[in-house]
Amino acid sequence: MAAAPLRDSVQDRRRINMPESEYNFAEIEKKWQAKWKQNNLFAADDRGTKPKCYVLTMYPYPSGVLHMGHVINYTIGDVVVRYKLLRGFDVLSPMGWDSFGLPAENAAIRTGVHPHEFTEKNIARMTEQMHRAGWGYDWTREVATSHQDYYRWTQWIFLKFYEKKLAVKKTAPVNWCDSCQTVLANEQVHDGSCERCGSKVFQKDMSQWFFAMSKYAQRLLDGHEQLRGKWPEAVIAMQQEWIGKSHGAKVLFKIKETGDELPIFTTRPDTLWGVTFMSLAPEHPLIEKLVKGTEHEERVMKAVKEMRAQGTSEKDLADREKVGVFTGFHVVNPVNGESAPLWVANFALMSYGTGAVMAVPAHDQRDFEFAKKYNLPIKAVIVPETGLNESVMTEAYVDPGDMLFSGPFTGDNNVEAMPKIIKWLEEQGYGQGTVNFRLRDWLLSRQRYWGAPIPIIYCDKCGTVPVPEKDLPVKLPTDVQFKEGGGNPLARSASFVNCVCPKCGAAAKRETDTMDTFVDSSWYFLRYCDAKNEDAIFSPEKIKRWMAVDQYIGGIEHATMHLIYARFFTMVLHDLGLIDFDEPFTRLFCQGMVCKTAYYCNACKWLHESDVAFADGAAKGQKCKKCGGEVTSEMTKISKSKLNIVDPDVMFDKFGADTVRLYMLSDAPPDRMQVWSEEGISGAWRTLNRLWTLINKSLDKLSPVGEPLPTQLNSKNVDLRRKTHQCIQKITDSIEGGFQFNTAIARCNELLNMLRGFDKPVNPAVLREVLETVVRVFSPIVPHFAEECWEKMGHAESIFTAGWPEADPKVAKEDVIEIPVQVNGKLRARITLAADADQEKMERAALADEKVQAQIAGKEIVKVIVIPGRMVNIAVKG
RNA sequence: GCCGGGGUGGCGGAAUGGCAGACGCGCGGGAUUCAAAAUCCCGUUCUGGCAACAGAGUGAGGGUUCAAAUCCCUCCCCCGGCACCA
Repeated sequence: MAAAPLRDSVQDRRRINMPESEYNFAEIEKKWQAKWKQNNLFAADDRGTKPKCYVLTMYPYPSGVLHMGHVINYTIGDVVVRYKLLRGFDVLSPMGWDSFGLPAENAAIRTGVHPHEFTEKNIARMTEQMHRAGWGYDWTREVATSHQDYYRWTQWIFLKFYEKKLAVKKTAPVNWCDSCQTVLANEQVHDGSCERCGSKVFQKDMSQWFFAMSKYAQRLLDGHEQLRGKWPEAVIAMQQEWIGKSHGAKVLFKIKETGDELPIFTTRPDTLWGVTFMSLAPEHPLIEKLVKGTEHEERVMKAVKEMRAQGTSEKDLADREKVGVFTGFHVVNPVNGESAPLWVANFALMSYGTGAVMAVPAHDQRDFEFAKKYNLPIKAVIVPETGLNESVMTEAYVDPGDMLFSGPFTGDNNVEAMPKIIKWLEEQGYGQGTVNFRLRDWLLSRQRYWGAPIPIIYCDKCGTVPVPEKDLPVKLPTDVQFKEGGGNPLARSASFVNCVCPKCGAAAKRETDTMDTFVDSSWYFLRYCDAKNEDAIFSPEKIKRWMAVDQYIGGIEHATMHLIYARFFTMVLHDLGLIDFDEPFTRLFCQGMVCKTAYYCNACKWLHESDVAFADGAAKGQKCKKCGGEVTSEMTKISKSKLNIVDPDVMFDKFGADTVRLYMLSDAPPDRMQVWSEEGISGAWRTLNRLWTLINKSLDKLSPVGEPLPTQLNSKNVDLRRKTHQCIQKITDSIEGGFQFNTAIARCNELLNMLRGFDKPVNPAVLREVLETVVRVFSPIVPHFAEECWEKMGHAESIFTAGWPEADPKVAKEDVIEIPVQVNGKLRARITLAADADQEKMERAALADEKVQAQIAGKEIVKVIVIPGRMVNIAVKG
C-alpha cells in the first residue's frame, strides 16, 4: 500500500477564513481617510500656540511598492503622531521621497524609461498605499529629493560647504570597474569583481569630491552626551566605533639611506624600543620615490602592484593573507638610533594614521605573524614577572609588564610610564602625543546621472569655479541615453558639459559627478519645516518653530551612515549660522525587523509557503510539493529572495488597515523582531470584531452624551470604573515608557474581557464611560475604527479632537486587596484585606490564616516581613 | 576577538527585588449547526493525584537577600554590529 499522502489540512487551516462580520472595514476606512483629508487633521500649524512636537519617520526610497518594513516603521510613527495630537500638541508629521539613486538609473538602462518618469510613477503608487494605510501626514510639505526645487538647495548647501573649504576635491584610491566605466562602493565589489558585470575591479587613483567630515570627528563624539538615554545605546555604540578615536603618539622616523622623514602613528609608544621593522601601505608615496632607479625598483614595484590589485571589499580584507616585500631600505629609530628594515605590507592602510606602521612583533599579534612568516627578528621590551623568551613565543605579549632595554624607562611599568614617555618624546623632539580617528572624509562623488549635479565649473583660465547661487539649480539634462557599460550619461551630454565660465566668460566644462544620495537625506528634515520656500532653503522662524525633531523613527541599518551624516550636516549648518542647534534628532527609536518563516528544499531551493505540504498537526515533517523532498524552515527577515514576503496591499484588502496596525503592535515590543503570521493577525481581527459587536449591542443602553455619572453606584459598577481608570493609567504609562504598545493593547483586552464577563446590567453612564475609554485609548492604534465607534456613540467631532482621557487616581484606587502570604519565601496563602491595612493588621491576618497556621505549626517564627499593600513573608526555623 | 541586545509554556511575549507565565496565537473539550466555517463558553508550565493539594520550574553553576526571571560572580548558547585601525 502506498504511503498515506501528506494532507494539506494544516495549510487549509492556515488560510484564514474571514468570518461574516458587520464590521465593514473597507467602507469605514475609506470614509475616515476622506474626512481627515477634508478637515486637514494633519496640517501642521506654523503659527500655533500649543507646544510643538515634530514626529518624523525616515522617508522611503520610492522603489515601487511598500514592504512590511515600511508598514511597521510608519505605523509606529502614526501612533505617536495621533497620541501627541490627543495630548494637545501642535504636531508636525511630514512625508517625502528619497528619490535619487541607482535603481531608477538601472531601470532606465534596462527598459529605456527615464529615471524621472520611473520615479514619479513609483511615488504615485506608494502615496496611494500610504493613504490606504491611514497614516496621517501633512502632504503640503511633501518633498522629493529629485525635484529641482529640492536639489537646488542641496546644491546650495554644497556651495556653502565649498566656501568654508569643507567640500574639497582630492585624489583618492577608488574601486574602478573598467567595463562599467564607474567607481564602485566597497559593498558593490564581490571577491574582487564587479557585482554588475563580473569583471575584475582594480584600485585607481581618481580626483573626487569629499566633505571634510573628519574635522568634525570630536564634535560628533561629544554630541553623543546629549543623546544618551534618548537614543538606543546600540546606535551610540556603533557610531563611537565608527568614529574610532584612539590616543597615542606621532613619532618621526628617518630613512637611513636617504634621510627622508617618515612619520608614524602608534597607540603604543611604550613599545618603541621593540621595533624590529617598519611596514608601509602599498599606496604610500614614499615607496616609489625611494626605489625609483635602484636595483630594488622592479622587484618592489611588481609586488606593490600585486598588493594593490587585491580586492578592497570587507570580506577580502578579512580573509587576506599577510604578505609583504622588503624595500631594500632601512629606517632609523629615533629613541635608540637602531636601524630596522623597511617593508611594504598589504595589511598597512594608507587611509589610517600616516600609512606607515612601526612593527613590534613581540607585542602586536599582526606584526608577530608577519615576522614569523618572513623571519624577521622579535625583541621583547615589555615583560611579565615570569619573563618572556622570544625564541619560544607563539603569540604576541600584549598585557602590561615591566619595560626592558627602554632607555630612561627601563624597569618602569609600561602602563604607568605611558604619559611620561609621550612627554619625553616631545622634549626630545622625536614626536608628540596625538589622537587619531578612524572616521574618514565623506566621498560624495558618484559617476552617475540620477543624483544632484555638483555645482562646479572647470575653466582653463580660472580653474575650479563654483556656480553662482543665482544660477542654481544646475539642472539634469534630458538629452541623454542610458546604456549598459556606458559610464556616466552626464559626461556624454554636450548640452550639460559645455558651459561658460561665470568668472571670465570663456568656454568651460561642468563637473559631471553627481552627489551621493546620503547628501539629500542629510537635510530633508529641515526642508519639511518650510518645504515650499522658493527664496531660501528655509526661514529661520519656521526652523525655530519645529526643530529639532522630537521623535525620529527608523531602521537601525542607518545607525552609522545616515545618522552620522545628518548630525554632521546639522553641525556645519549650525557653524554657518543658519540654525541654532547642533543635534537634529532629540529622540531616536529603531524598530525591529519583520520576520516570517521561510522554507527551503535542497532540490528546489527557497519555497513559497503554498509549495510546502505540512504533515498533520505540527510544522514538522514538511515536504516539498514540487519534488517531495524534505523541507527545512527558518524564521528570517522577510525578503524576495527567500520567498517569504508579505504584500501589505493584500493584507489591507483582506483584514483592513486597522487590523494590520493592531497586529503589528500587539505581539512584541516594537524594537524587537516582529514575527508575521496569518494566525497571529486573526487574533487582532477577533479583538476588533468583538469590540465592534459589543459597542453596537450597547448603543441603545448608553446614557446621553455629557450626562454626569450618578453619585451612588453599586459595587459592580464601582469595580468596572476602577478597572477602567487603572487601564487608562497603565496604557498611558506603557506608551510614555518607551512605546510598549504590546502591553497597552493587553490592558485594553483585559478591560474588554472584564466587560464581557459582566452579567449584571451596567449603569448607562458607566457603560458610556467604559466604552468611550476603550475607544479613545485604542484610537491612535486603530484610528478609523475608533472614529466610527465614536461617531456611533453620538459624537459629532473627530475623536482626535477629544483629547486623551485622564485617569482619576481616586477612582482607580483599590479599597480591598488580596495579599500573598509566603512562608520562607514560598507562597502559601492569599488573604483579603482593606487596601490601607497597616503592618500590624496585615501580620495578624497572615498569622491567623489556616494554611499559614498549618505551615508554621511547631516551628519557631524568626521574623515576619510585611510590605504594606503588597505582601507578607514569614521566616520560620525548625 | 571586541561592542550591543537576548535566552521565561508548544509559539510571540508579560512581570526590573515581592503571587512567574498578563495579553494573544496554537492546542484540547463543550455549546451552536444536518454538517462545517465563523461565533460563544471552559481548560491549557511540567510531574504526581479523581480532587483538594504537593513537588519542580525563567540557558548552566555558584553567591547576596526574609524574598531573585530581576542584583553580583563564573560559564554556555542565539541574534545584530565592528574587525588587519597600528
